Amino acid sequence: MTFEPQSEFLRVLTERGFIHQCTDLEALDRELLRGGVVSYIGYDCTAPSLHVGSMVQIMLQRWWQKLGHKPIVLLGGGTTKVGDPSGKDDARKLLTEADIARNLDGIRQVFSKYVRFGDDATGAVLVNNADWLDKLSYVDFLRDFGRHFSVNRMLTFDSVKLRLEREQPLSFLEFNYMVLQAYDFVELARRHGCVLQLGGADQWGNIINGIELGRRTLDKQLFGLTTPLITTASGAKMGKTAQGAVWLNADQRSPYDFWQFWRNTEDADVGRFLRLFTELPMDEVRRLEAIQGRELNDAKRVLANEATTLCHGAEAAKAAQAQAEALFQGGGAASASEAVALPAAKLAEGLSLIEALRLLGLADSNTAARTLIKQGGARVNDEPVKDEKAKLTAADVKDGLIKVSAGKKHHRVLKVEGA
RNA sequence: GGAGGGGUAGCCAAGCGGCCAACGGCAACAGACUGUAAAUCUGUCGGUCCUCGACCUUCGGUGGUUCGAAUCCACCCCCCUCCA
Repeated sequence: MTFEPQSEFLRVLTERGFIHQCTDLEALDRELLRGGVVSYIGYDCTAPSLHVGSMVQIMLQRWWQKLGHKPIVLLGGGTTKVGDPSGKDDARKLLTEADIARNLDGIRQVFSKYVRFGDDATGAVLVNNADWLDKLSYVDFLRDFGRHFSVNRMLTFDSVKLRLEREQPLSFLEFNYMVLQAYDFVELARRHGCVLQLGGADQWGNIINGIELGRRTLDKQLFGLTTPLITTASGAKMGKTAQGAVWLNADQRSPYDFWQFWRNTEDADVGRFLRLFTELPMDEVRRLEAIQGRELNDAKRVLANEATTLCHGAEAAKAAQAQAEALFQGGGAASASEAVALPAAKLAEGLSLIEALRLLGLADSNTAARTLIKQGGARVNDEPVKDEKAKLTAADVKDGLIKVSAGKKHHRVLKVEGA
């Protein structure tokens, strides 16, 4: 790519590593120089929240708004009823209207932390494609739009091709997903003057379809721009952990856990993640990513603070850091927040370590708790306990709290009450 | 509707009358090394009691054959492929 973009959006976003592929970079650049351009990104509403896997898209829209343009957040209330074939072998299970409505609401809340909604020139707009897809008349739609789609060509798209090659079923319903998605773009172009669709690299095919349809039916030039798919340096999908997806809402993933997720970023990812998931000036990013070895933990702390501040606010970020520091640096008074209450009476009659581990969610079964103890992973107040029959007593209480750890990363606190 | 293939632990995937709580791989968890990273090595990885070990519940569902079944038989449910 030798092209030097003039628009601030493309310059900033290219530098930060958001850009994977564009249908016409130069023309888009000229368009952007005029300002106030409208773009959209479509999101599934299969879940009541969004997770870290969508963060690149969310940040992209945030930048888009910040740099003087208008973002549309398209929620696929209609397309969710269909399901993207997306190369997966299993068809998606269909959601009920009520599920979808609930999910839409949750996602709206997540988004409001990242973009400013409003009717003005750069105010974000949230739309639901069910608004137009639900009303489509089948025959009219086929006649007006269906004729612009070549099945021959659709069969060559990866999402479809993979399924066919693997002889996995692909229902007609799913096959129509891309048609509907293309139609979304045209509809948004008509309703909101939207000229650009952003999305992950896996959406390229769908985006192209929309552009094509826009050219044929509106005689208008539309643009597509994709972001790279983000995986961790060791190849794992971004945003999945043992505990499942890293959700962006506090009730599904506490700010503390969210902070921890970023704090545990692999070394090789720190720079890339700082660019993508924080808004730190590039000079600062370059300084931080240049750090080597143990000191790199400082950069990870910055990453965690920045990302958590965006998602949960500065205070939550600060609290999360304080909590983490207290737990990991041992010794220090473990934070009482998130502590599990333990009646003093219960402690008096003797609470086995095994029970405590289960109570705190550090072990799923007695066997698991035993294994943990046997392997030397269990600690009480930072002291390893290898006796399976160990009991917690009043002697273990420090300032009303007992800190119990499973391994080096999982720390919980029991708060003795009613003493 | 017809013909064939298949449903095994979180996932993939062996096993096809006893030695099977079930090979192997992935994921996960713990330990060692470190830096709350990665990689590597070691251990654990259905449950209960635990010292070896013992017992309980598992191989789509329900019945049956057998001293004994994930493995054989019958019926049923679900999935896939091809044909109508």
